[in-house]
Amino acid sequence: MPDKRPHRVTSFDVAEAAGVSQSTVSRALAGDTSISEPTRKRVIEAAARLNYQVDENAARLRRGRTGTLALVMICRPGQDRKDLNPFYFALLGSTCAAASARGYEVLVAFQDSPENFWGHYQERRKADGMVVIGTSENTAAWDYFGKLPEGTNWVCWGAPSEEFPWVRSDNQAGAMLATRHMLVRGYRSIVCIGSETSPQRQFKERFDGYAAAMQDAGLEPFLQRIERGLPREEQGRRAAAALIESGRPFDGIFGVSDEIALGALKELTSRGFRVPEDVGVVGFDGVRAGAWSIPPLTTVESDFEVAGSLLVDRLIAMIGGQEPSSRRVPVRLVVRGSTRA
Amino acid sequence: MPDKRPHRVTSFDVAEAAGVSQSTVSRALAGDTSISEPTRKRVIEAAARLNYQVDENAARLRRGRTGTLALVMICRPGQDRKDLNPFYFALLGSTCAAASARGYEVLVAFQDSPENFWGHYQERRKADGMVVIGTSENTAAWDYFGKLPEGTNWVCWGAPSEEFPWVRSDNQAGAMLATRHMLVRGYRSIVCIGSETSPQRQFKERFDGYAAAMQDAGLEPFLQRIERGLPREEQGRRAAAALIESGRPFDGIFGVSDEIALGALKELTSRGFRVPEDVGVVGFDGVRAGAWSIPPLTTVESDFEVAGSLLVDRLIAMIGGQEPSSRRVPVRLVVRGSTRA
DNA sequence: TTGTAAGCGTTATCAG
DNA sequence: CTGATAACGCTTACAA
Repeated sequence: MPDKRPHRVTSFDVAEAAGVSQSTVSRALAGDTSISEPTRKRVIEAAARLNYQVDENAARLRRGRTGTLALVMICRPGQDRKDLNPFYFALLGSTCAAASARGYEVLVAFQDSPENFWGHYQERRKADGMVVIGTSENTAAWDYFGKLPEGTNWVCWGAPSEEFPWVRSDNQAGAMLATRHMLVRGYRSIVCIGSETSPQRQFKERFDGYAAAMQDAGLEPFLQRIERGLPREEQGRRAAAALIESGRPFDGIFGVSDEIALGALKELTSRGFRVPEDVGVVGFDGVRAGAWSIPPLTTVESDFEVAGSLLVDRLIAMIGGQEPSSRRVPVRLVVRGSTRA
Repeated sequence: MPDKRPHRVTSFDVAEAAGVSQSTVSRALAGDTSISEPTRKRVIEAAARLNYQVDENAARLRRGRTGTLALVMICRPGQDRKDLNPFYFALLGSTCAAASARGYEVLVAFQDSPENFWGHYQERRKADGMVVIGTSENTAAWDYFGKLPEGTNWVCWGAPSEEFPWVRSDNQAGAMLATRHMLVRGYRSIVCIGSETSPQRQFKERFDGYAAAMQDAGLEPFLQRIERGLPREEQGRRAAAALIESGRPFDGIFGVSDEIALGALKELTSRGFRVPEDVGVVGFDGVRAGAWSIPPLTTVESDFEVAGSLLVDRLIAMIGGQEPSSRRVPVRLVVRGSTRA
């Protein structure tokens, strides 16, 4: 069956050049300990000389494992990819890095709607498992991934359901950190802008953390709800406007995401409130834009490097049938200019 | 040779279930036109019933092509991945999307230093070609990729050398756009903050575009050089400070990157200059943070979706031995508040 | 239009 | 410690 294809250096060629059998080449290069050092050396030299590289497809076909993890990024349907929350991109990067550190490659796919939802990486032997990262807003996507066959190895970030194999920030601890920081700096009437019903589980967890910290301090928590379906910044802006117009006294705002907090910040300053003197503002996420706002936004930041590692570790543990590791990513407070000293 | 592995549904099983030969299954599923519709239907149904999925490794081994593109992101050594220019992340996303639209998968790797530089995707049959995206600052990386063997299919973004198979923004046109915009808005003494010697080729091209537009208007271009090795924002800030202290009169600043422009903007406002009334400021890149500065930054934005498509198209053309397509990505002016109406 | 059979380039088992 | 040799599961040339 003489297919016409470009010649390729195979382990057979190396075997010939090194004067050994082809299986010895395979073993020598794979680091099998049963090969004597002199032989291994000869093989390695021959391989280098011929510029030989293993054909991964053949190796995988034979081995049955791929050494690859799939990474599915779920976007909002039709969304401009530039408007994806930058944290997700950072997470993508740290996940790739963590996978690489553990000897895995990463196959990346962006998916946004039913036409392109696809998660059969294992069945196709394209990957040994899957990391799914996405906003909980895309409910169709989570429906899809929630129904993948038994035996699918996967972990996710941003899942709306407790049933999923999630990893997420320690949202409650972060929100308590943020709220206590404001209390220490002398703010008392602190309002939370957010939601307890959003599919974004973390919004609820952040509200809970805020509420707990308020109650610990003997203060009444208050939630100013965002409107659904708007861009986050606009949600923050409108919620702040509504709060102001409601006449409710307040001197602090905890936004459940940076973009919401930035929207609120903009509304406040445009209405003549002085931040941080009259009102303190704190966000959550640590997006880049927060460092550029005026004043720069005090916020709570997840350690996205740890997040990537945790996702990968859990997934690899699942693939190997081992006990999974932690699923909560630590957070830290980043104090900037939107809360007074 | 009965290896112990979990059972797998193969095309043979489907063949049996559908009452046809195994090669018919392959052809039917691959959409071969020689298969009759009734047969195809039987096969597809059997496949669905058995939950069959092709083993990509076997398919690739046989075909010799992988249907995969590698995407190497070059970072600064040891750099926090969050501080990667967001444009690169957007480009990563649009490249994945473009590849996917053309039937390719994308294998992503982040590389930052000689220990992990690796570009032998073709030899290992992991991919048919490679997109390399990175800052020209990492010269070690470009040295490495420039020396890959003859026959390597690759394209790149951010290359410092004209010899490389680059795709880049139409920097000169963009800079002319920015400069003419300032001229039209009545600014006259426009200074460019940047460099003509940086390994970042685009900085030179942007300066050239600026200079050309100034000369067209009968004005003298002037370059305020940035100091090497600092973060971009700091470079912009210091250059602006130096410019002010030099006593040279100016009423406009064109920064060769948004981060440089934002640094300059901060320095100006902190010294009491009013932007855009006293001084106009324009950047280049369209980073997210520019929309949040006060005033928001007028800038030139590359169409990163087109950029991703161009990279992928060129690469696929190279793989197929065809005539390559365009290598310049169009840009557009985004007018915001840092230039007067 | 379909079946038969030859590989693709490895890894893993079994003998020696 | 090393060499034969049998898979791995598919695609494709060739024959019918």
